[in-house]
Amino acid sequence: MSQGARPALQSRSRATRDKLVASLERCLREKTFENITVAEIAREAGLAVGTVYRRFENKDAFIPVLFEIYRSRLDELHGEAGGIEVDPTNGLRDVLYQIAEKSWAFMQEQKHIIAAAHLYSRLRPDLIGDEWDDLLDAGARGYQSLVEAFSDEVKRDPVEAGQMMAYHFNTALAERGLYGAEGVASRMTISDAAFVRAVADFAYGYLVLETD
Amino acid sequence: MSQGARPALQSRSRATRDKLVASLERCLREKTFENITVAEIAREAGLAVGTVYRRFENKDAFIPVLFEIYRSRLDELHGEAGGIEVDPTNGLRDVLYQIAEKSWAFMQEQKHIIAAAHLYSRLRPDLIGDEWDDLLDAGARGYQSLVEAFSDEVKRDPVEAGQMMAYHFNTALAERGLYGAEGVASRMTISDAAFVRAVADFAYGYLVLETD
Amino acid sequence: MSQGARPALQSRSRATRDKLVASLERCLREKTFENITVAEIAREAGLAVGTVYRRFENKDAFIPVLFEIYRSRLDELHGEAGGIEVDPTNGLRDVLYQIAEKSWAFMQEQKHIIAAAHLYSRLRPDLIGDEWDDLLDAGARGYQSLVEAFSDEVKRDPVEAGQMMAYHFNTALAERGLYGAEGVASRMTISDAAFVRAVADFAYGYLVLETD
Amino acid sequence: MSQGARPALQSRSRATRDKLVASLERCLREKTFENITVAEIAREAGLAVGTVYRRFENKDAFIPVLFEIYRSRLDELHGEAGGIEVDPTNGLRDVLYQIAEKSWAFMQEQKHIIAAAHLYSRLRPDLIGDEWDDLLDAGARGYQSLVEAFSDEVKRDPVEAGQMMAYHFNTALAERGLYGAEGVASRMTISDAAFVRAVADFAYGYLVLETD
DNA sequence: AATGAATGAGACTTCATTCAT
DNA sequence: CATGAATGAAGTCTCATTCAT
Repeated sequence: MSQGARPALQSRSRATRDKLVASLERCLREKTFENITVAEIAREAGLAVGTVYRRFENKDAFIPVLFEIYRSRLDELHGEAGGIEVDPTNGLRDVLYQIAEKSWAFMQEQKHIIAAAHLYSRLRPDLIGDEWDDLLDAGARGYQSLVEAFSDEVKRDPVEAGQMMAYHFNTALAERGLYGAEGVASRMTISDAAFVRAVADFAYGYLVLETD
Repeated sequence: MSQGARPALQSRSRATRDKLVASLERCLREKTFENITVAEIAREAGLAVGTVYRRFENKDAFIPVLFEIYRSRLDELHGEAGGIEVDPTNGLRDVLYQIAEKSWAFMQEQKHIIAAAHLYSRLRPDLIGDEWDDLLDAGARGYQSLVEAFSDEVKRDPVEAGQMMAYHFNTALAERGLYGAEGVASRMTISDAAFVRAVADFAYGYLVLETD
Repeated sequence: MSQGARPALQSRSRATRDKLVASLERCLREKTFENITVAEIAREAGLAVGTVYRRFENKDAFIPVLFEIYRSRLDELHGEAGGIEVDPTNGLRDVLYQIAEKSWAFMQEQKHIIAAAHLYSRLRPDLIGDEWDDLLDAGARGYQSLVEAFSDEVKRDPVEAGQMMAYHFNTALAERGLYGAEGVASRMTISDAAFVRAVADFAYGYLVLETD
Repeated sequence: MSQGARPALQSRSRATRDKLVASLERCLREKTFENITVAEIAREAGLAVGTVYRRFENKDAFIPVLFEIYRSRLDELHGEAGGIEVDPTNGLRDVLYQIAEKSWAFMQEQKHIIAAAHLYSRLRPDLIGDEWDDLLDAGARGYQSLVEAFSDEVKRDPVEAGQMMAYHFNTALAERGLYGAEGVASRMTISDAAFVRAVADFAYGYLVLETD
């Protein structure tokens, strides 16, 4: 197994590809990519195994699709502005709450796809391409703009702060959001709401506190 | 494949089991548990396949071993006190730095075993047992004590704070520490040292800032 | 897969068929018929897979085409006379040299097609038809005429001699000519020229020596 | 599919290997190697598919076995002397008859294995190794000795003659012997006996006739 | 007539697990 | 107890052939 999705220019091909992508997404709700067989993807899509291989060179060629789906979902979240839309009226702390809450909601909805993307960015980094990098860069830039919009309050270098914020919201929300009961968060007793607020507060404190 | 390691009371059996555990750990440095075959574990241990099945009911029975190893490594880090040993002389912020740095160093050393434990706590939560829960609880309790030791500075409920701190140091350090170049941290430009400090600052801000 | 090429009476069809035959010949230069896919034949011909099946009932229907090509190439070698043209001035031995040399040169040029014809005459004798028999008979008759033209020197029954000569030139030249480095000839150290001469000498000796 | 038979040192392994080799030989009587499936080899040997792969890395690893079998059969023909045993009493021509006849008989008996060896020496020369070269060299040396034993009659350089004789007996007898009804010999009307004699006569004439 | 997407049987291979020695 | 040969279910992938457009 290695690289390579096949071009699908014709409309029927395109439809087939879409069916397969949708099928994969459905399958991912129930099991890990590793545990999904090509035959299952085909069956769930209402197609034959051979048809899968006409669109995707091999099973691994589906991995980049995970990121493709993730990306398109994220684009919906971000809207035209290119970042999560927030109301700045009540200041930085409130903006961070809004971001944390929206991100949290998004994560809950797209759990299975985000989890798969995270997992395979680690398991098969070779198969991902620039999509992932672009996603991460865009995220960091988004936070950087935010930080710059509140430059009077923020005591950090905007570039570093942008990266750290992106990193923090990603990792902090992802662990509990994606793996909740199973992962590191499994023994936490505080509510989702309090948790999300706390996550935002970590970020706020980091931004506004004087550095040594 | 399902559960169940077999008791190994006799000394020869014990030695066999130890060989297998060590073998597994060595194998994990090179590949994922999923991609390690029982035959490989046996070969690396200098034993026959059949012998493996005398000690472990099936391949899955090795998964709890991951946590067992993790636990024993962690015990070394914590020492007798039951928590990371720190010098409180220079105040809370400095204590957090010390913790972040020691945890970071530990993570670097035990990368492969921690990564495997994290991965399988998600992939096969059914196979873990209490070991994991105990680990997490102990962690949270440790941070809670710390917080209580600085109760004058800290503005948070100690229980919640203990849990959030444990969660934060775990997730924030793990992502970059374990998956660095592949994961969410892959596009960060700041140095390890600055990163570790920033992680501690997130925690400090969270603890000392007035809640709304 | 079984038999049957479809009639192609119309001119467009004829053109399609010719394209496919040429395509097959090109493909054969690079791989065995077994390893050539119908899709490759189509692509190389600039046609769609379905179009192939309009002209050829199935993949096997291409096998007789091998012989068709072989036949047409042979016709070019033989010219109008129906046999290889030789200059009889210098006697039988020299004539045999000329034949060996021309046959050898021909074989070198048409290697891939002759090799395929030989291979499939063995692998799928059921799919060949009379073409092959006609070819062989014509060959034997040609050599018989030659033998008769030198009846004073030749000590053999002309019919037997014709068959044996055809057989000998075919097999002796083919092995080294077609499979050179891989086959039975792979360890021979003598030059092509000496080899071809030796092959002719085998024939000469057979013809002129008194039978017991 | 590529190289690699696995070592089989233990007696049970050895027995398994032998079963598989015997099974392959039986299968080869009915179809080409390409058309024999691994499952068939296993079934015919009374073993499971997986067992095949414990002894042979992949299907291709069976190809060298063809030569191994061929070689062992040939050793039986040659006996201790290292060459076909003949009675020199009646001179060179008679010796050649004896050789032709014994070789012919051998070929008839071992048809399927020799045919497979010939076929795969061409189709997959990469998979053969030195066995084949050794076989060919030994053959040429054997004929060279023979030629030298009759040096008064023979007009050829012994090395060249050895090679040409080996080549001639191989190719001339193989074509009719192995592929008789299907190949180039299919239209011959002379009897086997006459044919074999003629083949010997080709060799005799070549050896004793004055070169130009 | 041509097209090329879709089909699905069947081939190869892996590997967790069993069991005779 | 240890061994490692044997097992066979299950997965990936290929490709000749069909058929709707």
